[in-house]
Amino acid sequence: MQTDPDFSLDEVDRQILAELQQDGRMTNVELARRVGLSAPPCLRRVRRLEEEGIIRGYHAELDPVALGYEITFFALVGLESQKEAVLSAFEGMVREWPEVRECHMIRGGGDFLLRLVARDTAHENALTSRLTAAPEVARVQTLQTIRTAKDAAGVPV
Amino acid sequence: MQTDPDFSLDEVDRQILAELQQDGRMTNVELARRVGLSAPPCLRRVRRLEEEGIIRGYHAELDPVALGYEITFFALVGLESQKEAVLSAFEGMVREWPEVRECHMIRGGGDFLLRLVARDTAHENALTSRLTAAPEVARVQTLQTIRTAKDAAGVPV
DNA sequence: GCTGAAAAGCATCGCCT
DNA sequence: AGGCGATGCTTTTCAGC
Repeated sequence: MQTDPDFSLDEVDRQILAELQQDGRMTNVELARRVGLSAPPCLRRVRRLEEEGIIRGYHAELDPVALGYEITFFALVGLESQKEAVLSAFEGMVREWPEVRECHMIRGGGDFLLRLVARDTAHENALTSRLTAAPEVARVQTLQTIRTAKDAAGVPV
Repeated sequence: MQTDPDFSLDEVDRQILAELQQDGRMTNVELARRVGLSAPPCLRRVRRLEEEGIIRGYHAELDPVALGYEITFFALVGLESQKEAVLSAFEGMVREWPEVRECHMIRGGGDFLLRLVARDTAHENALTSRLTAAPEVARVQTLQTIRTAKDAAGVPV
């Protein structure tokens, strides 16, 4: 399950990855047909890509609004300190918040960029307050999404 | 394929969504076992969730590094104008850039938050330059990701 | 809306090239 | 490495509750 830097992907592997990124539930028979292989070697390649960790998993993409999350927003959070213990503690905290979907440490010292979901503006405000009130948090700037022109999970293949 | 606001999800539906968000290739038999149904009604529910647009699709999650994308970064882009034609033109442009994975318009006027991937720092600099040089772009602030503590696609279920 | 059986299709294995 | 054929599951439909 570890990415092997010595492992090289050929053109067929890349085609397989592109197809499965677009439709993760495609049957192996259909996938094999598209990449021009018979089913067994195609399945062997998929299994190898999974074992190498190049395919990390398969996920259904759900509609946030249908699940009650009307709002997606981002937060730029600055901490009081750049000590590793403080940074790790903050990361550990937001990892436990289900509404925090992503947490990226930003170059420049003690800053994080978070992506969050909220049911409504009251929920969003509550989350922002909880962030502001959290230990070692110096400042919180929220970036509210008005509309999303592109939202492609994954990477170009 | 449209989300119906009148459509309500019961507890079993939510369980199905949670399971498929976590493992999108789970067999219907296994899914049915986990939610306490036999296979046919479970499959009918999944089909309905797909038709309602609550399940938008299924995707393999790929390792960006294995595909040659070492860097994920964000860019805050400010435009010269808030005219709708200018905003749409910018969105149309970045939609065509494969390295731009997300483009969100931010409340406050003429700003966008982009998530991008790059093969290396040279590629990242080239992308930033292309953004800066694009029509109607007033300013670009890049937020480079040092490390990612959490990266959960999807929503809490 | 669920169950259970049955047909068709798929995943997967061993062996061969 | 890829392909062929066989086997056991899975999916999917359909009748009946």
